[in-house]
This record gives sequence, structure tokens and C-alpha cells, in this order.
Amino acid sequence: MTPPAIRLFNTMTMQKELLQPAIPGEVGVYVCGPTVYSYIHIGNARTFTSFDVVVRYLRHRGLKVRYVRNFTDVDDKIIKAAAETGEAPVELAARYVEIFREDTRALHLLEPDFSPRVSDHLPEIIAIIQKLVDKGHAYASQGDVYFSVSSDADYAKLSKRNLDELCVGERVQPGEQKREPLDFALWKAAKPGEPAWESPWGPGRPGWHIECSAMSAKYLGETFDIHGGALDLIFPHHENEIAQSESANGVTFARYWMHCGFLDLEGAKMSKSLGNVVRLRDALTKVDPEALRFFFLATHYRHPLSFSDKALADAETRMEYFYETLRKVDERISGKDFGKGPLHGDPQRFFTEFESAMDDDFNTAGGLGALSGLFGMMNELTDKPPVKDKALVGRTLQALREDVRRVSGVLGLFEDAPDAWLLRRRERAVRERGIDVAEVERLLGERTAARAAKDFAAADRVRGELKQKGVEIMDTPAGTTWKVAPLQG
RNA sequence: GGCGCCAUAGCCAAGUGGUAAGGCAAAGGUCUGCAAAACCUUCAUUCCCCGGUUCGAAUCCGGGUGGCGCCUCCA
Repeated sequence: MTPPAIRLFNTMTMQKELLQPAIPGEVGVYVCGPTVYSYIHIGNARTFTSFDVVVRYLRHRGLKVRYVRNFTDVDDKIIKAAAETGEAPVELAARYVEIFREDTRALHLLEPDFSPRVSDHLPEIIAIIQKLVDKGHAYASQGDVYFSVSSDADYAKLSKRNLDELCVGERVQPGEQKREPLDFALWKAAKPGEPAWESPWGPGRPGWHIECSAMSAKYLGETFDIHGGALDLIFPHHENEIAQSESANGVTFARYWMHCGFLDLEGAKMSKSLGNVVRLRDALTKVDPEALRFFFLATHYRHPLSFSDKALADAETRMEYFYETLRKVDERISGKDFGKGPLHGDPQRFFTEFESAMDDDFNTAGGLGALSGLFGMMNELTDKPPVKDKALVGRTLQALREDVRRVSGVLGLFEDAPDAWLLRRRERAVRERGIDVAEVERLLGERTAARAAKDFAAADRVRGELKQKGVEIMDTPAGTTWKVAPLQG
């Protein structure tokens, strides 16, 4: 099998490059996970969804992926949050790890192969700090240990920053024991009451950045293929990881750097100070998880994405179309044998087109475009078959449905049973709009009776009444069904 | 100030040298007792502006204009 020609944008070189894993056929992926001191927000969700698809697609292309996403469970923010709730920091962190798992499961995110936590990797962290001290890249100072940025000749190569410019900003805080402003903490001496571990420099805890250097090396090796995160991690987080790892190990750290763009709230930045942070958990009470995924994937991962009710509503409308189609198709083909033989038209072309888009830097938006053709063909074959041969149509439908399954595996979309998804969506809409289902059923019964009596005026009156309540009805050969009408505007 | 990104129809959004995907919305049609859904058709001679390179540019280069991000914790 020839290796897949996947190209990806590497932040280090600022270019799209052909993915050539260090070990052919195997890919190590490290994604910076959450600092578990709170609920994750929809921006986090976008980033993790993007990398979820990256991993799924690499696997789809036959690569053996080792996927690592850490939990930072030792951190200043956690200590602060714990002080507020009265919990022990480790307990609070563990609680939010579970919450993170629940939230991401709802979004259909894959569980990584490894989800290492800082608190389980103190020996590895201390070892790499010691290595840096021994090599002269770090120095201890009153219980703290700092990385010496001036000891690293190519510091800032990822963010392409000018060191002189960086030095201009005043960075030495009173009370810090740094030699130079840019130096950053690898180890922080414990203050009374803070969680602390024993170390050669006294009791303390790891600084931010070092855990990723230590844990990525443990699970993926000193050199690995893809390191991902959102844009804001480029500096200082990823820059510092590179400095630590490459200074300690003397080899290239990550070979490809992928960074996801930001999600904003209709142009406004989501920030805690503005109080406009939208939690994933809260968003999922208003929008279907798959619709949210669709919304994320409809824009390229490196581009900015604007979160709005309108955009979410569009995504749901689209998901409904997809699931309505799948329901019809499943009804038509499930459990049937259409024999072997040729297919109608060229149904494979859509999936090929999908893969081409995905090969080009995981262009999910382009890939979704190909799906339009695929779903269009399924609807055409189901509702208005251009050929009479039922077996031919059935076989083609089966082939298309199989491609949808393959797309599901990659995008994490259409994973539910169509009926279940459609019903769930209706139930949520019913709740939101305060629709009385029993009354809807009663009116539907009245209308069915009126129609049977050919009293169409009465039937239309009932339709109008339901429409007022936000209910749209559909007459099908199997009887009348209904759904909640889309909101206008 | 430094580093970097973005600008495509009413809206969302692909496309990075070969003559503008896809979606939402809208309009017409087929189907329907009427609808809904589905399907078909229409909907950017043009890609923020001005120059340049080229046989050819939304795509490359230069200069503007307008948004945005990072440079401090941040996905």
C-alpha cells in the first residue's frame, strides 16, 4: 500500500508539507489538553474537535496513530479555584477531569490512547528538569528552577519573535528569582498550604510547559510527529516546550506543528473578563452535539469561526436534512439483498472527492461540500429514481450508505440511528418552544378525520392552528407526521 | 512597536496560477386535495482597492484600506 499523501500546514515552516512520519506508517500525536480548573468552553471544544478529526482521518488513511492528550492537573489556577471552593486542589482537578470526559463524550470526541496527568508524572518531570540543570540550560534559585532562555540559540523559532523586542517588555515580577526577564519557571517552590512534591530543589511543583515536555517524551519519544493546540499556545507555551525538550534531548521535538484558529462570539472575543464565555455544557442544552460538530467542521480548522445562534440553527437544519435522508435510505435498503452487479452512475466519486479535500490539510469544509453531492444522489435515487431497475438502485444506495458510514468514522457525524436523532431533536425543540404534545396529537387526529371525510377546509384550519403553535405537519403514505417548524429570522 | 492572520454573493464558506465547490436565505417548477419533505432551475463576467509579473491571477509580487490574533493566564 502506498503511503497516503496527506499535506498539512506546519506552523514551524508556515507552509503546507507532505506528512512523512518518522516511522513510516505510524504517527505520534500530542495535543495540549485542558487545565482542569473549570468547565471547558466552546472554543476549547472546537480545538479538541479539530484534532479529533485529524486523528480519525489519519487512522482512516491507514496510519497507526498514538494519540496523547494530557490533563494539566497541577497549576496556579487550580490552586486558586480550590481555595475558593474549599476543596483540595487534586480533588477539584479530578472532578473537572470527569466533567471534561462527560462533555467531550457528548461531543463524540474519541478518548485518546493516553491521557497523562501531571500529578502522576512528577518523577519524569523532575528528571527532565535535572537534565536541563546538568546541561547548563536551567538554574536553581531559592527553591525555584528557571530555564535560561539565553542558553538556547534558536529560542522563538516557532513564534518567530525577536528576542530583543521580547526583552523590552518588563517581565521580571517582584519576588521572582530570574536572572533574565525571559527566563521561565520549570519548578516553583511551594508556598505554605500549596500542593508540593519533594525535589532536589526542595518541595514545590512543576511550572507550566514542562509537563508537556516530560509526558510527550514518555508516551511518544523525544521526537514525535504532530503536536497540536490552539493558536494562542504558540507563544509562550509551545515555544517553551521546544526550548525545554530540544535543550534537554538534543533532538528535534515535534516534527509538525498544527494550530487551530479561534472561535469568537460574532466578532467579540470570548473572555472571562467580559463574562461572555460559553461553556460547552451550556451550548449543548441548546444545540444538538452533532450539529455543533458540523458547525465546527464547516469552517477550516485554521480559520477564525464565529459562534452565533443563526449559524447553529443553520447547522441543525443541515443535520436534519442529512438524517432525514438517511432515514429514508435505511428504510429502503435495510435488510435487503440487491445482489451483485454494476452500480448506477459514479457513486464513488463523492467519497474520492471527500478524501482529496481531507488530504489537503484536513479540509473538512471542502469535504462537506462533496457530501452534498452524495446526499443529493441518495435522495434522487430514493424519491425520483432515474432508472427502473430496483436492484440497481438498491445496490447503488447501499454503496452510498456505506460511504456515509466511512465519513462518519472520520468526521464523527451521522453516528446516531436516524430515527433516534430526529426524535431527540424534536423533543428538544418541543421543550424549548413549550409545545403541548398531547394537544398536537389530538389536533392531528381531528385533521385526519376531516381529511378522511374530504373536509379539506377543516383539515386546513387545523393545519393553520398547528402552524401557529410552531408545528409543521407532513402527510406521507404511512400517515401524518409532524415536526417543530424552524424559527424564522 | 514586534510577530502573524484574514478580506470571495443578502448571510455562512471552499478554492492559493488555468478561467468562481457547497450550504442557508430567496424566486420559479415537479410532486401534493393543499402543504411539508425531496428533486430540478435561477441566484458573484467576478473574488476589499490600486499597481505589477504572466499567454493567463481570487490565487504570485509591491503599495494601500478595513477587520482580527499573539506578544501577560488564555484553546
